[in-house]
Amino acid sequence: MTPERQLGVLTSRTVDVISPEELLRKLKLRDRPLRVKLGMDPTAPDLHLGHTVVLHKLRQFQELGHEVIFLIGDFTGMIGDPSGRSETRKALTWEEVGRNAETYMRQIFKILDPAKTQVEFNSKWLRPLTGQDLIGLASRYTVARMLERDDFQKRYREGLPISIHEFLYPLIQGYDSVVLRADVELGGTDQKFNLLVGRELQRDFGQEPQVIMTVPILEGLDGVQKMSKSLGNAIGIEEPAGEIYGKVMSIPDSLLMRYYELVTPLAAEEIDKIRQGVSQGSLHPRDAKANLAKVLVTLYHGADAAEGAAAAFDRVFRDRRDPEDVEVAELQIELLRGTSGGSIIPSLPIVLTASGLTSSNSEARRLIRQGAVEVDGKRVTDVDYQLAPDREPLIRVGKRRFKKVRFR
RNA sequence: GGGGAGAUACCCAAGCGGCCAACGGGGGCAGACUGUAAAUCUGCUGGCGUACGCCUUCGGGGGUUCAAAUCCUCCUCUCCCCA
Repeated sequence: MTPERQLGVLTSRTVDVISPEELLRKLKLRDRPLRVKLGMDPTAPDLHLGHTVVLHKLRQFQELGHEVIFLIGDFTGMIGDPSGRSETRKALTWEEVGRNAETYMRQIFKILDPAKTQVEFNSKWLRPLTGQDLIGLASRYTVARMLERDDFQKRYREGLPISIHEFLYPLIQGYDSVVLRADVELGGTDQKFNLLVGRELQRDFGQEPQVIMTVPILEGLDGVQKMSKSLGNAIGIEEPAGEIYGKVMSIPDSLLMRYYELVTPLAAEEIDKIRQGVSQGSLHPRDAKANLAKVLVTLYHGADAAEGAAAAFDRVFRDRRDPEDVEVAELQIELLRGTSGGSIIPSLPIVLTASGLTSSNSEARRLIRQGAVEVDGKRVTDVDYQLAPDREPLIRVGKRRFKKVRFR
């Protein structure tokens, strides 16, 4: 592919490219593949769709023959990247970081080509740094420049705390680029500042500065906030097929095409076709979403799992029938507290909590009163409702929580 | 180093001796309506108990009081101004 065509593919669906001219020049002049860096701090145990936006972009680089360096920030993870945060991020322990790094390795190769990926850990060169080295690095940047960064500026203005070590983070990330001699570095838009620091430092160290590219931050299930596990709006790529399918079905329509573009490997033409179908009314948004769900489940669990998830979903939510594979909670009847009135008949709230459908008896009672609980397809609003111990009732809480209860 | 302000439930934020499990908003959950979409309306949102009730919670420890989120004291943390 010509450098010009490559440039077109690579810069699509990005936010910033600094700069396209430099990228084109690098694509042209080099007789070797570009070294494309992506750093990720192993701060959370699992990756979610939000993380995959940039991975898909990396995949494109790989397909064009470039070399990807996946940098696991096992050292920086302990500092905690303050990017995009309104408060100091808590630092992780060495053990946590190590554990998370392992799961990352497994998960990124659902998207990246292992043969064209070089994995590095930045503790390799960061741990040996001496205090003197660090001070030397710190001397290359000023406080005023550091405060240019949005989130620092905001916190500074609002009187929120900024710890000194947070200033070190961008420097160290930039230093990684120097060590790795990166030609290009990718990141989410919230990484822009850090990526730019990498450019500066490379120049300072006499290297040709890296091109930086940022990709959009993916919104989570709520459609507004960025996808993040701690906000509870994430779709983890290792979640069960049914979970992924269901969660995708629950995203707001406004996010539909964005998800297609950012987190599927589909070609641009194919996505355009779907977009047109939806906007012209020939494709119902629901069906477009179901297709999206299938594509994603296929990517992470395979085609069979996707078919299964779609069938199970339709059965319960379209045809309104009982789910087929319901988890069974076995409860030992003597162990259920509060079996009322001297009898051993278990009352509903106790069973809900014991089976894990609710987290407390109070919550169970609340939900029952609100009409959220069904036993064998019949709504139960009586808090004192008692279950017949010789049956195996199918209990539903809210829209999506099901369990079959077996008494022993 | 000196002076001032502050820390309340998931978040913001009221309360400043009993009527406080703690106003209000956001978020979340649930119900109605739907396409597990959006918008809208309604309810709920510490735990245990059928309930009058009980227990734990207002940065942490100690104290005053019949009674403390509210008063005193020490500690921890944060911000602002001056140096």
